[in-house]
Amino acid sequence: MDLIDDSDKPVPLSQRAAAARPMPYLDGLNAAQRAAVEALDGPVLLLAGAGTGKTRALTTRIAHLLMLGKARPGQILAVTFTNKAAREMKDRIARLLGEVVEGMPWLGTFHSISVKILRRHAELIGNGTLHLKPSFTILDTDDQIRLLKQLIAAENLDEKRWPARQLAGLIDGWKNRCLTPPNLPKGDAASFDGWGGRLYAAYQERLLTLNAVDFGDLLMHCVTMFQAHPDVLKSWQDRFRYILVDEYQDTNVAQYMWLRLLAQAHRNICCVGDDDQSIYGWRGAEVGNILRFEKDFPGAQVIRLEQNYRSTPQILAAASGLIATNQGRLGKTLWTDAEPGEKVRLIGHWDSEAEARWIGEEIEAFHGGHRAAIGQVSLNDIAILVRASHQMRAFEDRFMTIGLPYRVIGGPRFYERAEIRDAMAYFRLVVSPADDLAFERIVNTPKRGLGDKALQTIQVVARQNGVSLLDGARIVVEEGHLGGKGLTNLRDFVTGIGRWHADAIDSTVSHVELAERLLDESGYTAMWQNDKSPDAPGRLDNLKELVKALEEFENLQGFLEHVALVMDRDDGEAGEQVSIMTLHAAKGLEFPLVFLPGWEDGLFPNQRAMDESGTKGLEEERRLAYVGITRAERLATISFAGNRRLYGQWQSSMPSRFIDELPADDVEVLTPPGLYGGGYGAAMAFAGASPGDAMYDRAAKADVYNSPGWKRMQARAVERKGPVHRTPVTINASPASSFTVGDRVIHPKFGEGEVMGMAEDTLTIQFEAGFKNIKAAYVQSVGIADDDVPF
DNA sequence: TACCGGGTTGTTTTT
DNA sequence: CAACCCGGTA
Repeated sequence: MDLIDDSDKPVPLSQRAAAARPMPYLDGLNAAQRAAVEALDGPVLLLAGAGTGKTRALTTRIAHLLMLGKARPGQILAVTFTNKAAREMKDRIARLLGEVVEGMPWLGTFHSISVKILRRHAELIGNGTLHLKPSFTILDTDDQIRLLKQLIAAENLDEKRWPARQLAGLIDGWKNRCLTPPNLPKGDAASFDGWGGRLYAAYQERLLTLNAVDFGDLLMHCVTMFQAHPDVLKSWQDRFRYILVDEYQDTNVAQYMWLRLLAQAHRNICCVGDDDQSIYGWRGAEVGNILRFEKDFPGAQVIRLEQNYRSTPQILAAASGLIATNQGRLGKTLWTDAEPGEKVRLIGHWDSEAEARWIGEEIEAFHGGHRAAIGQVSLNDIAILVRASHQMRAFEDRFMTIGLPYRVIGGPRFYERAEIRDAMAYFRLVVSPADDLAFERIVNTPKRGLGDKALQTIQVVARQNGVSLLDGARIVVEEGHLGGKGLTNLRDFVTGIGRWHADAIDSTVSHVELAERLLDESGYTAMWQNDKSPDAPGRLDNLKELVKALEEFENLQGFLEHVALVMDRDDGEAGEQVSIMTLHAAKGLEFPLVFLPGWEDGLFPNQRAMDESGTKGLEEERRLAYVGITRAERLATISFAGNRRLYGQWQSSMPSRFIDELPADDVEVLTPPGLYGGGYGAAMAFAGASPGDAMYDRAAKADVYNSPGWKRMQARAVERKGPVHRTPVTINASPASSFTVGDRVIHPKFGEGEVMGMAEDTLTIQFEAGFKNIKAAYVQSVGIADDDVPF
């Protein structure tokens, strides 16, 4: 742990000598990258466009610092936003230096580094009477909400009118801006119907009594502590001789203050960012931070990385054309000398299911090597990037049925699952018996016959005696405040926790063994074993995985710490899989083939983003689109669906306005499979309207499609010569020719209908629900056995 | 106290 | 169309 305390020891000879050695890691850098690596002293702003070798520059810079002996690993502060990024940087530095350097103790996320700092000064955080102890726990969102609910209830407020979630959001926002309750502006304090400031203060106090902090506190406490204790600040300033910041465009006010405090003495700070990839404004990130860097650090060197090594010229051009619409950019001109590749592909679909089907087929074709221009592609090289996580479902469903292996990245997280959180609560309580939140979570899990009434009794007794809930429970047991089965069970529970706690302190008992015994003897494992719901086995597996994860840690405390901060699971490499993730999760990643579905106005750009933040919101959405396109190395495919299910209701929408903004020369418009040959009907179907739809009527009557984008779409579709798209490899395709107009057919979802028209392999059918365009393969003549309908 | 059923509610993105 | 929360009942 204390690698850092060697900071004032002299730099070892081996490293000094290194300065004289050749520095092979500098080879192959372009001029700008090299400048970024060698400008070690003083403030540097590195504007690094997508795919320009930003991480390489950053890691090489660190390697250079070490090799020149300018700093020891413990004297370099390197901050990232995600654990993934931190891990990658560590790996790459190790590779550059041939593993000669022990880990970098201060390379990590803002949050993980803040925890390390706070643990050393916990006692400085407080309100005069209460203060933190170094063993403070870190609450996750769930705990936070539960706590706020209690506080809201304590004020006798109706939870319906004052939702805890909303308050949590407000508090988060304040902490992002480093506003403590006393510093809260009047307007903010009056939010939440006037209760905001008061509840915030109550919440902060409650956290202190619980010896707990939430995520926002990690940053805010650091900053306030630095401000209140210049001597402490000084010691950290002295320690960190060089500061590097990744993804600087995503820093919020609190992080900005944090950095400025630490950097202001020596000003050896290097911030790397790309204003065009700022996509976290909604959680408080301030693009302004990057825009005003030069003002904050006068004399800063600004270095631009503009040569892109990732994507084809077409992909780059499409992305650049799109982002050019944004105002107020710092401005970069990305270029590449890569060979021309494929144009960005654009395709519209009838609905989200058709979109998922088509993408599934495309992926199979690429994977099978059936695309000459691209060649055979591993599934690992393919990603589907969506705007909102609910879009993932259509793909999961589809891929499940066709047996296409996929992995969801950043989906429901491992550590957020109920069984894991329960188990963790057991660990927490055993490690720190005063953890009341953990106690509340698990006293009655598994069921011990301890309901609201019992819990209330315990709370009252605990409060009267000024002790933790666990101790309160102990008193309740001793004094027999409770009757019957509940009492016996509570006694067992309390003595059990006591016993396990003793084991946790006893260093001769392995923590892994303790964890296993804990889950067994408490009856928690049994609870799931007796559960006959379909997901119970999976939960047991998760518990096993959890225990296995314990092995990599010294003790339970260490593990709990890790989990609180590293909420991501390192997904096991399980063969070839297509990746599905949100655009946000995709930042920093790259894939040869990228699918970008759901480009519809309202979904992307997201309606709420526009409603809440207007032009700013729209521009952030556009940056998100930019991030999406620039993830692709060889081929990007954008798609939209005319109809999508929202809240269980089908809803039609227009193609995204971003589609209009793509430079036409770099885009190839594909005709969706199975539509009419062309003309009016095709155009309608292309936009997702069909006879009977309100949209269709509107279009027929007026000029709904008079938007520039729509016109261009039509123009492009007509320009195209012949079908660009191959016939999809539909299973069991029954030719449309086997039907005639007037046939009665049956569809698995829409039921029975009548064929009203046909084109190629698509039928227009009148169902009860209205007219639909359906591929012939998906319907059956009425009366025919439906055993080969591909559903 | 536990369980069941109905009504309500919500979906942007996350350390 | 979920999932979740609440209230009523066994």
